[in-house]
Amino acid sequence: MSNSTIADRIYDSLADQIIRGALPPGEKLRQDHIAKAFDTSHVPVREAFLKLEAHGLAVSLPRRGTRVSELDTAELREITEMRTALEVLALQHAGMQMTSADLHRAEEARKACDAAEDLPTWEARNRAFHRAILTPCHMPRLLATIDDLHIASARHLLANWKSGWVQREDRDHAAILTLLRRRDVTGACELLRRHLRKADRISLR
Amino acid sequence: MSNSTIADRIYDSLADQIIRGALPPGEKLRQDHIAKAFDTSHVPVREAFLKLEAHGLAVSLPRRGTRVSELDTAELREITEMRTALEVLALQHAGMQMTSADLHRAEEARKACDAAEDLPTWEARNRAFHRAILTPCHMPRLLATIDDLHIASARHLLANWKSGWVQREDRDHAAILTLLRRRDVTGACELLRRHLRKADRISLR
DNA sequence: GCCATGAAAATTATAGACAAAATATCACCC
DNA sequence: GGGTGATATTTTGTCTATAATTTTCATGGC
Repeated sequence: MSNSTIADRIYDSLADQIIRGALPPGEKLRQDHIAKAFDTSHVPVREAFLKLEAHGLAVSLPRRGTRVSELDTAELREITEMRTALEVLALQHAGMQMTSADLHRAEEARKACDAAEDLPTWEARNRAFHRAILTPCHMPRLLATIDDLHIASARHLLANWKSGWVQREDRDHAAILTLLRRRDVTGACELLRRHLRKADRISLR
Repeated sequence: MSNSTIADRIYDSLADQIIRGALPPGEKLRQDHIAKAFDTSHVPVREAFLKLEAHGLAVSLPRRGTRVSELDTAELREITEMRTALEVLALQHAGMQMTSADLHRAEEARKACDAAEDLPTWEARNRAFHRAILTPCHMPRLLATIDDLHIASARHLLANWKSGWVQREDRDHAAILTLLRRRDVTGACELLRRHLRKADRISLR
């Protein structure tokens, strides 16, 4: 049953709530309250907090508690630039090593993303698509860093989206896959770069 | 006195030992033993382990303990590519915003680095120089990620260095500063890129 | 009214005990 | 001698209690 630890389950739950915005930026996280909610002691809660901090979802000061990290536009710009630099790097490597099975999985992820019917679902599947085209780079540290940046992007997107969301086909995703199938890695990287710049602007408005 | 927590002090000490190689890759870290060494209970030790993991200095499996993370050449290549991508990004921003005070601090860091008389000292001051030229970018998340990559690089360097170390002036560092003083940010970035490629090769031999 | 002051309440950090799981030890068998 | 399984030991993860610190809030002086 529990092949993972209580602290991990608490982390998963809190991370999800922070990403969705159920726990808003700046919210104070109190050990005992959360411990009660999960029916545990506060020790695993502390460990979950440390993991939140490690992934950039919370900040803490010694003896003064931890709170959900803030979202400001300066940070979003920073995150987008880091994403661009690192996703392009990952795609340079992934593009060369990609198998047809990898391409097939990416195509499935692309279709699932286009089929999403609301913003939160689209967001998760968009993340999954990006991960699908980058995973074949086989650079675990790079992928882990990109994952954290994706999570941060997701928070900004879900928090700032104002206008209504409409289902639509993402032409960039399709074009990137077409280029990758042709082994035009340079072209795919260039398009990914433009795609991310666009995504940045979208999530600011 | 203690404006930080016991877990932090344990983390600092363990991180230092791992970077220096006193705790070798793969070494098992046992909570109780380390707790006894620091004369505390094992709870803060667990928290220190989580921080080590967050910075890539240790890996852990539930119920099976945590150990010092391994160093392989594939990881070094990955780290160097990430460093290159992110340090160049940071320097693009830092170069434009750099004040004369920033340039002065960087020059001091450069001189201190050149004056180092042994490899560990040089390594720490080299890191300080790189940080000095990048800090003015004012992108905290980017800088934190680069710090972790620097630490990983340092471990590889200190672990793999075979031949004797000789004090010498780093011409790249001086040239980067010259370009920055002239506000030739593009040139400085290009030189930094070559400098990091070089550093990679050095630490592999 | 507003700021300082201090007691009360809440919260964080650590210690020590314990149960559960993993690891090591060792007798036994083939 | 080398594998096997039962038992002992170690180690991890969690809980409860407590000390230390911060926060809250009421009181009194100006």
